[in-house]
Amino acid sequence: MGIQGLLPLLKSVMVPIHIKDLDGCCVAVDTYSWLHKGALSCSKELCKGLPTVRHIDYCMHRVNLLRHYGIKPILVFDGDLLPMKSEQEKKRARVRKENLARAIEHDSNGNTAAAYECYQKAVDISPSIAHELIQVLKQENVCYVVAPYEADAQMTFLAVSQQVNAVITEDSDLIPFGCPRIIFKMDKFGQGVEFQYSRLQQNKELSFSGFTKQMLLEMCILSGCDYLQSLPGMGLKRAHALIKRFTSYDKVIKHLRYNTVSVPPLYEELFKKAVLTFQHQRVYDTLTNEMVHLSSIPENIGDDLDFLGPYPDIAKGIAEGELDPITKMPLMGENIGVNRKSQLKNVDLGSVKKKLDLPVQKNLLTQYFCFASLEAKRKYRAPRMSPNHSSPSCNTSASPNEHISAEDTASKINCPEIASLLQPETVACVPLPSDSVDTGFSTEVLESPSHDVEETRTPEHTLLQQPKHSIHKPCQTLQKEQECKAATNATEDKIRAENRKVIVRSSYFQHKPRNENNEDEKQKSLMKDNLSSNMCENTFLESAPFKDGYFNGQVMKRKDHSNNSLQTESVKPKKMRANASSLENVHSASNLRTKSTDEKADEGKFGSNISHIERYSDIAEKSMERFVSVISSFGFSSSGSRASGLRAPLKDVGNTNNNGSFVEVDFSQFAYIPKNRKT
DNA sequence: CGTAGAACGTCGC
DNA sequence: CGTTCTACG
Repeated sequence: MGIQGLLPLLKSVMVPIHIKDLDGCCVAVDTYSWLHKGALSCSKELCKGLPTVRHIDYCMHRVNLLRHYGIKPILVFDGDLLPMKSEQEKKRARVRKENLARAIEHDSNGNTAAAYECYQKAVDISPSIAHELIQVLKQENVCYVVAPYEADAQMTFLAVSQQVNAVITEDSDLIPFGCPRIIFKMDKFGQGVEFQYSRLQQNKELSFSGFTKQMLLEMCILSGCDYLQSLPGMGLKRAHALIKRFTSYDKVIKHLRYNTVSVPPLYEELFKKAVLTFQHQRVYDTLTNEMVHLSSIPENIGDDLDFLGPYPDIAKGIAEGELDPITKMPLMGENIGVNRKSQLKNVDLGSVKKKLDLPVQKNLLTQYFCFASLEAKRKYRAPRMSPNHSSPSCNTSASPNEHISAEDTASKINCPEIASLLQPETVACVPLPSDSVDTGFSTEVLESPSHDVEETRTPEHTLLQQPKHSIHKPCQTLQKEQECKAATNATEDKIRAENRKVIVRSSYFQHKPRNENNEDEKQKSLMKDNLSSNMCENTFLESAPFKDGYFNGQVMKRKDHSNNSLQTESVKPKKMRANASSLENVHSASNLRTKSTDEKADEGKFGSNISHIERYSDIAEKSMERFVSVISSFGFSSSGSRASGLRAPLKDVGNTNNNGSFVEVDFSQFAYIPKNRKT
């Protein structure tokens, strides 16, 4: 559930970002959301225990997308359920069960469409599914870690302890957790919106001036979170107002009681537990192979801390995916007879033999792997073929083709090169993970209301900005160092272009024969050009104006011409009026009003009004033809790119800009009525 | 105006 | 999980 309605209220500090801006960085990935999305396309198979690898493929595609852009991903998996959340989880399980029953009923009635919908609602990302992915990740030398409890806390730990520069997730919970840098809504092109904790005080919808992290956290809990239902009638706005006025939850509750608002007697106690759960949840420290608290426990806290997650002495086994995080039973190898994984593997084995006539494999995993790549190669076209590229992004010590033992896995999780990246000078001002996972839940003020974000930063925020110095890959060029920090800095994009790195291609898809045909090659080079050059550097004319818009962060607006007919050909802006631009306006992204290709598909993602205009896919719209071929050459579905164009928002299109400086564009010719919208 | 709840989409064929 | 729409106070 996350924090309901939090993200929409923070949209003014959400900045569009393409992951290429994270070149050389290390990111933690909320694997659940990827697995879940990937599972939608094969939910029936998963529910029925039939063999499928589409969800795995989906995740691997995204892993490869990250690696393609020189980003090192650490995939984080959910672990055991927290006691506080078990109630909610039971509910969800029940809903899933109901949907499964409904699906089977629809299926027997021949109503496959309805059945599929129900199957989708019934999919559960079980540990065994996660384990399937982990097997592939091992094979691919992709870093991963299974959180002892919530992936959110684990990812926050990784971010706060500077092991990653950013977190990719869909879950707004990362914000109350205090994660310094989050990328939401990353799509299959690598485009998403970035949240940085340090920008929070610039938010427009709600003013967070004078807010501490503690206050923000309490506000979130007060408005209702996974650990504590909100009081009736309490939402984000009221919680914000109350916290702003009283600065702490106990005073808020006193005030509420004084004003004859009925507050359950246990509420205060539960609230305290919720706060502590956010602050001190148990996570796995990959550097010491120990379970630690997200931030260290103050001494004056009670002794019964089991709600933070009981302490299992098998943390390592769980983190490495060898043990089921819930049942704590081994998940290893081929001798699992109970879950569908073994069925899957057996079936796959058959398929592989049939399709490939492969020699006898050493283990089932290898065969699974071949099967997967067979599947994948039909869909996936790597940007550029490099015959023999082992990924530089992760383990440099182990050969990709070697079977990875448990011991290797440990080092893989630890990602030793990261530790070595903590340069002495940084360490001096950046606390080490083990003792200093200070998520800053102190009374420190978030930031002064003034706008000079870069200069007047509290030490903590400086800390959060440090990765630019502390984390980079040794094997990569110097400029990359700057790139991390420059994620929001437009001017540095130029540097990046000269800096295109070798495309990392996972061996997951490398079984595909090279250069299947000329067309492929053409498309690939086209794609390379477009993606690497055109789309970034805007070498083609149509998008040139948009480049400025994008990189200067100007707000573009388009008039409402929803009655205009669909026109995806010859897309060129009729009129453009540019105003004075400044980087400040990056934060005015709240009034973005353009929908783009695929944005229709992504529409559910993020309100109707953020960031669409600045997306690369918008640029693509200006040269739809090329983009479509680009995308298809990437192996991503291009369906919809053409069919769905821009859609004029039906409402909320007025001149609602907060400041006058924006680029106004008449996009009337892009007007598009989405195909699947009924009247 | 803000909250609560229902409906619907997520992917990809 | 999110967003969007709607009803209700």
